[in-house]
Amino acid sequence: MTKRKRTISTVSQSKQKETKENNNSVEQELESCRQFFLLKSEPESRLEKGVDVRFSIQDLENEPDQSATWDGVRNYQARNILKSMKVGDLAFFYHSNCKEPGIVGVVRITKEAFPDPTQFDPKSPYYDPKSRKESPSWFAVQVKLEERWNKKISLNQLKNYQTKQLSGMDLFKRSRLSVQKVLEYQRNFILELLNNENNTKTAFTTNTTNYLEEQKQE
DNA sequence: GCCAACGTTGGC
DNA sequence: GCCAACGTTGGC
Repeated sequence: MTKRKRTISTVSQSKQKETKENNNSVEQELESCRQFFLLKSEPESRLEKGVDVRFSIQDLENEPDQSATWDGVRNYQARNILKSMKVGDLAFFYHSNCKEPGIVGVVRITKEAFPDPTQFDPKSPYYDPKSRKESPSWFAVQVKLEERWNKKISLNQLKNYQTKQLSGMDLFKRSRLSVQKVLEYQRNFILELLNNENNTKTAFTTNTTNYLEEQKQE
């Protein structure tokens, strides 16, 4: 991914060329992430069948290649949304069941749905004895850390827009769903919130927000 | 730790 | 296919 900031003014021919290249890279970037999701994970240690199910964004960052299998999804709606994910799609990383729930970063889907190995592992808290290898019940995707934000966007903060800019968001409407689809207007608004209110500038969101701002001007 | 909301199970 | 009972999620 190109993380260069886009230039706005065009003076010389070469500058113009550079701008065009930057435009292309951002457009390609947005083209390659047609869908946006929200993935919930618990950042605080909690035992389930004797196993700690904690997985924070820090834990993801600590993984080799900052990459992990998103397993343990045991809800049919959530599973179906997982199965709709494509390589290159992005998702908000949401911390749930903790002191201050909220979005703490962005991950990228690097491998599309494959049978979740934990369903066949009797030692896993997600073991499902009913599931057959020939016809697996549950699926996982591979995710890679895209951005860890300096500041989280808390659920409390998001709730301020529950009936306005973020109306219809599954986070409020279907609060128990651990894998959610995020619509384009919701994604755009949340990224604007990140840049404006939290004053957090990171490569991905800066690119996206610049793109959005220029889109508005056009 | 409580409990509302909501998903799942299973008898009929 | 209905729905009561039960289990789980996750904010507070």
